[in-house]
Amino acid sequence: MYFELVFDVPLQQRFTYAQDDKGETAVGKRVMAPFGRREVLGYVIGERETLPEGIPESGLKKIRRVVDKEPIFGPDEIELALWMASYYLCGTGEALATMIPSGRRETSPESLLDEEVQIAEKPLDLSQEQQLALDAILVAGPHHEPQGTARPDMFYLYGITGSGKTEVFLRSAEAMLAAGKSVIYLVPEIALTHQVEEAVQRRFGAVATTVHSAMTGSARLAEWSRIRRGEVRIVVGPRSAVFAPVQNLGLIIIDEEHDGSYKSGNTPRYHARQVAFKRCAAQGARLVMGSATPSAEAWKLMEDGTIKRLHLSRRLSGGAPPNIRIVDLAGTEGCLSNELKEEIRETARLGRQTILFLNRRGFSYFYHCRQCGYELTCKHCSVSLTYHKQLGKAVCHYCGFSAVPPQACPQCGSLEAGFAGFGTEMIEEEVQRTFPDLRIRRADADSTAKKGSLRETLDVFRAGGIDILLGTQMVAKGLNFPGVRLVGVVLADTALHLPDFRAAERTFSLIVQVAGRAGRYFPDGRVLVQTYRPQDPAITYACKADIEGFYHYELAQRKDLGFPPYTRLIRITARSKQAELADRAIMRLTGLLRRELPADCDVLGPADCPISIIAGNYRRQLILRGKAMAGIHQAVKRAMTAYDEKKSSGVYIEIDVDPVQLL
DNA sequence: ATGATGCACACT
DNA sequence: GTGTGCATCATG
Repeated sequence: MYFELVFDVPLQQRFTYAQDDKGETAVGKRVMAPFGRREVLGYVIGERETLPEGIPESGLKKIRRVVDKEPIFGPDEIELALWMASYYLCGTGEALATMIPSGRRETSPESLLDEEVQIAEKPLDLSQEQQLALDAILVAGPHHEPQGTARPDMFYLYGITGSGKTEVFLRSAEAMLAAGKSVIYLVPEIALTHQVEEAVQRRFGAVATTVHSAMTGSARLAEWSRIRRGEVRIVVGPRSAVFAPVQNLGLIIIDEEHDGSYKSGNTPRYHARQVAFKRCAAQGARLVMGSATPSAEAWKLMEDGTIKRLHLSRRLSGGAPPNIRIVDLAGTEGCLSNELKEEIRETARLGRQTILFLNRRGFSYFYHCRQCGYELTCKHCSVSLTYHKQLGKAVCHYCGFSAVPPQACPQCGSLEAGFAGFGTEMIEEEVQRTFPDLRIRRADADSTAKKGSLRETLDVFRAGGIDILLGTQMVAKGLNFPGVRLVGVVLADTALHLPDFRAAERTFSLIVQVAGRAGRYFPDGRVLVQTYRPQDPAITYACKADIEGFYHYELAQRKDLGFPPYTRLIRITARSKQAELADRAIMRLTGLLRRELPADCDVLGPADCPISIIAGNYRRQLILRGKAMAGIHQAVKRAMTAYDEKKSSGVYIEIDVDPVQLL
């Protein structure tokens, strides 16, 4: 009997080994085996009676040592890893190492914020809408499922903050547990985890667990084993929890489905939603997602009827949605409009507090006109052009198109046009200068480098020791400050200028989420949204709270421009210490890909990456686009094989299937 | 990924 | 004639 191993290397290959001396080797265990010139950890994913072609008995090596007493992964995990390797174009061992704890650990930015999700210890009474949603999810009972069907049953709880999604999630979970099934409850990396975790623990007790990244390798492995043995039947956690080896999976919940943290930033660059879909299909489980601002992908699937939409339209506690005002920044000196200044003053006069949302710190300088708001965009891709100082040109990071930025605004002729963007520091300075008598604090990733300082800032704020809190999106999630009267979004269109076709979706989502939370806690308060693009649909739909209108518009847009969900993308980046090497590699790849690409597919680029140099590495990218994944997938596989046969060293190629951030 | 190997040019 | 550096190769 021989065993097939895979290792945590970017190879799809499996390697055949002979049994260890003690005869403890078995499929599903980790072993130490000589691989190349060293001894490394391998995963046993199969056994066989005969040697593969071309491998003589003498060329065979023996497994040295078996690490696990009992198998720690089974056929389901192996199947999933094989799928991940082929879908995300990574090594099988890399996929397994990502799934199993203590392998390559995913380090996530530690969050210090608590989400203000309110969860009752005991089941709450459901509203009629909630009850209907729950019934739909549980219809036909959680038993007889069509195993291995191509499509799992999928549902989407679509509803504003405070409409009671969490309670429906918990009830669904409860029903599954009662039917002897297991549940995975995914939450975004930031914020939410802790509260949901506690609630689930309280509600379901010892049968529940959380897999957080703070756990050490061995603790996580122990937890993993408990889950595998069926001692734990509901698992709460961030994206990696989608791999939890629960017995008899009945349901996967994805809370805040639109959240970007469900997509992994390193190889394999999987999306938890996609993996969840795959697992549910393989095991006949249900998939329930929820958000007030679904991803465009999810929305389209709802429109198609692939995902069943369950609308929670009412806020349980009642209360009017907040009053949102759009403020046109055109002609404003600096970054605070008169309206916003006045509201801040008024708020301070009333002894209340203000929160100002800043854009993420801007590397992004976009060309726009201060007079009329005109903006320079790529005529092929309709994304903003980014200014390149060295070149003195505005460049598109999708297709490489570049233009010399005009001196005067092409639309109105004003000379008040050029590249600009607000930096955090700039805003802080201006706020400080305008309101010297008010107490101002910043709470963002930069000023929070010191551990616990965000926590402290927020405590002080809550206690009323700060008048104006300046924060990034990280603060958006935790708006439960009773003293707040005013929320200002300093520049709502920041994301709109990022060279990304998802810009509108992000902008929309941010405003709706901010407004939703604002309304929940201070119905008497106001929300001011400053923008250079008061007419931009992403902003107007958000401020009108016309969710459906936005998706209708945005999907039409995506269809026109040929972006997801109407097409599928694969992004390939080449990075190298030497610019020419990266250039040459990406050019060669482009050539190879063009040859392999079916007719209904195209290549965008190659172009410099939006951040073209990181840590001394020059980065070039190209984006493959196709009607279906199969075509571009196949092309990449073939092109990479050809590329690898004559690859240049010093160049690293990275493949991102279904990229979310095109940065 | 990573360590081994082979070939280029350099230097005691 | 040996030494340092990097491209190339194979991993059972």
